[in-house]
Amino acid sequence: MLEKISKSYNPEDFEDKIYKSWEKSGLFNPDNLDLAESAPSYTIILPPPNITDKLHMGHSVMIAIEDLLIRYHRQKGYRALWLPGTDHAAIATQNAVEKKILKETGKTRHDLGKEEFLKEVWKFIDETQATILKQIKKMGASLDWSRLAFTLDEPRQKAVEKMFVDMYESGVIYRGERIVNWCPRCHSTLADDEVEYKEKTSELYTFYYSKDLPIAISTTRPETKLGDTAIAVNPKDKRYSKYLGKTINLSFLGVDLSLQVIADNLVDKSFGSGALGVTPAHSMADWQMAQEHNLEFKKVIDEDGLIKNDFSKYSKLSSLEARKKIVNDLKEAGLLIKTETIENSISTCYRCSSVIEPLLSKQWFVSVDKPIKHLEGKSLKQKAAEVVENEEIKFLPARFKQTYLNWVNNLHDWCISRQIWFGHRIPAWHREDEVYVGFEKPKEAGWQKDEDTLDTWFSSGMWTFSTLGWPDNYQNGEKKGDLAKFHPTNVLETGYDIITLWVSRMVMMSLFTLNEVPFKEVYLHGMILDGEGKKMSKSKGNGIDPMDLIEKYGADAVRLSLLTGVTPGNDSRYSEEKAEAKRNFINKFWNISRFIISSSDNKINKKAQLNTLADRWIFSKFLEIVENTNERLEKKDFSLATEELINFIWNDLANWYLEISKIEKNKEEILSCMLSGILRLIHPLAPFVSEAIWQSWQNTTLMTEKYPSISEFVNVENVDLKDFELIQEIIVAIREARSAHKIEPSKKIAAYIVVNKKEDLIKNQQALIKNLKTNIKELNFIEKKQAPKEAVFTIASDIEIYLLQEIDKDQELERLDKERKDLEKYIKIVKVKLDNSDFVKKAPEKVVKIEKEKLKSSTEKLEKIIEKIKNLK
RNA sequence: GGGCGCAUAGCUCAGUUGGUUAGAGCACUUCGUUUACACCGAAGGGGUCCUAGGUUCGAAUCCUUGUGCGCCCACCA
Repeated sequence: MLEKISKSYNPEDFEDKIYKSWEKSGLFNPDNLDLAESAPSYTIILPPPNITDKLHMGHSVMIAIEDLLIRYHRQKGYRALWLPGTDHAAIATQNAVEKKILKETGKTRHDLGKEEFLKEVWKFIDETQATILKQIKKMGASLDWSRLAFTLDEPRQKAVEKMFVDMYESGVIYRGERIVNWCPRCHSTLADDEVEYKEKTSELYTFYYSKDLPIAISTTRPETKLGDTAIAVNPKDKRYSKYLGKTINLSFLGVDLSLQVIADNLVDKSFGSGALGVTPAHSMADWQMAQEHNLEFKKVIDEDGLIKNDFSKYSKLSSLEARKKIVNDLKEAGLLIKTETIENSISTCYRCSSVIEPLLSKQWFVSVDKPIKHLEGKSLKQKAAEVVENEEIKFLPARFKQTYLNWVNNLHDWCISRQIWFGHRIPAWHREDEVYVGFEKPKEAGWQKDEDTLDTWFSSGMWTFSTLGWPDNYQNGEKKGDLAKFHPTNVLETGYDIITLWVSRMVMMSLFTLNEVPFKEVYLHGMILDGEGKKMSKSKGNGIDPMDLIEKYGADAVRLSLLTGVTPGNDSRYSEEKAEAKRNFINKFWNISRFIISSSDNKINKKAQLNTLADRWIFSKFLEIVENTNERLEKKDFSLATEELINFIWNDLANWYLEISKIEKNKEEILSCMLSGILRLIHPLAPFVSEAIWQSWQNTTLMTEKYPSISEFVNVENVDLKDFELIQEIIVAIREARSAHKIEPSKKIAAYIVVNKKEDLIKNQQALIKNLKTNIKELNFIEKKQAPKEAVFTIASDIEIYLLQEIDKDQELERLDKERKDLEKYIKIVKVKLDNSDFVKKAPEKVVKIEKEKLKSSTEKLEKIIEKIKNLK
């Protein structure tokens, strides 16, 4: 039995054991749930953590929320599927392994060679993947492990290839030469949103290309000027209008340049000299300008970050060396006009922080603008915007709808090829200039497989359906198996920082291939910041490790601490005290249960006899909280649902009703009835402790016990949901009692509810005082002399008043005086309100009536208090 | 440059469509208790709801403005 185990709840005694028993039951798998064929599905696909990750607070929030949703719906009788998986995170993983190998052996990946290196990666994955999965389990996540997926396992490879080929065949995927973000260290392209901008100071050089041309230009990157093919000026800039349209041939430090002078609105007259050297091959903006003006491209820097061969003395230099040398040469040639320091932002690689080199390169792209036949001729971009505009996909909080739409509407073609080794291989073959895209290598000789791999988001973009058996489960436009049962999924729950990177990709991929949305709702949680409001990060060392928290306070406490005091989409600061506070609650709850179970048999009572006022009061509160929790959870208002449930358990049930139950006897039925409800109610929020209590009480698993709803308790007698107010009842009862006993309000005595034994009363008076005192202030004082000898008397069949202690006269006067002042102030406010004819005319009748009643009862109260003060004096 | 968010008790934050005298946790003060629980209980102090206007019978809540933080996107030659 529970009470013999421990006076306080030790999570470590239960959590692992319980998790194993859940896994063993097989009930995380919806196929094993005892459900009617028609039971609706409820699906969440776990946003796959990177295999290299350790669990961090962001994951913990995600798991707490998703597990809550899944457990809630499972208990509600849904076919609840929460599908786990991990992400191969191509670049991140490759970098991690490179770092590791370099540290251990001093070798680079090139030393090892591709094959050896990839072996090392897979070895590494075997180790790290186990870690993150184990940690997810520690949180209590009820994920269906039988469906575990990995973005680079065999089924997903098959799916990715199919997707690529389909997209290629419908012309959405194409190969083209475009300017891309190139990371010289990762030796790969990056998507636009994988680039991070960092504020830095740079040298801005202003100089002439040559003495032959009196137009000066400004740049922070003189080395790229070797590849300039134009000079752009603002069309309104009169200084240069005479040059417009001309082509100027000159020698720039010994390198021949042919420069067209063009006009473009993008050029800022006031920046530098007002003229811009256009380098189409090494600048995003210049590339776009070059497209419009049909300019030539001239590559200067190669994939290693070195100056290419055709640039005389600068060839083979790194871009930085070339820059120094050019600046120096400009000085010597007297061409350099000035050097100034400016603040600008440098684009860097989001994975390794190297400076990005924009360069021209042949890559694979997903076109977002190409009309797609099977989507009514709409493009991916249009469709992705459409389904959010018409709310086929809803955002919570709603403001992120706009963020999403802004982003999608400004979307450019998505570069999906990466020049890293680890990742999905592109199903394409090359033979000289020919390209073939397909599953198998063409039979003729000479075809070489494309060396590139795919952007990691390409495979994670397919996550909602690649995990559900696509493409095998999709034939001739018909879904079957898991795909039919569980797609579209219900909710995508993730951080708002990932809307662009991931959410939009999933939407496009799912629309392209299934012509349906991947999820009906996007719930975005906020970021967890440290105590100072800063992002937690490894390098800053300010992170809190959820595993440490779990070890110290238990998984339930950690979960509750992450669910409360937060609102969706808003960041929140986290400090350990939050977990501590919730640990205290969990322990409280443990003891409440222990107390109730110890005094009840193992029966759960569905029907409770409500004998006394206290019974009716607590039960109505209980029903209120049942309804409230259901409502809150439906609205995904997790924070308030949790807080209010905790508040009910701690304040109403434990501090008030349990104290009464020690005096009034025969509460076993109602207590066990409520405990059964509360355990089921709180299980999605705090699964371990609730299951631990349940299993020491009942022989079933709580996980699949029905989630309580009010209708379950309608057969309980004596409960009228509209008649909850304890105060009213007590007041009536006590008024009757007062006249029956002829008790007058008097000087020095406080009176409180108690029942039967005096000893009990003394012990529990404190708890009782709070409630009566706050609720029926006017009845706090009774003439001591008029009380019966035992100092206990009945004022109603189920309430008795007991005279407790003498009150300090001065203190009491002070208190009463304050109360009087408060009341007077309040009455004044209400009077002003009621005197205001506008209020009476315009406010709803109900509100006016309430106000009038308030005024009346307050005035009565005030009179009584004044009388009391008189008597005391 | 464009967009978004936040500002409420000492701290961290709630506060649902405007409607009782604005709440919780932590911290603080005083007191109590040791067979459900000290990871406890009771009582208490603490707030011009950032500023200035407006709408309304009524504003923490809606609108406008200012200030201070924070974030995202674009540009950065």
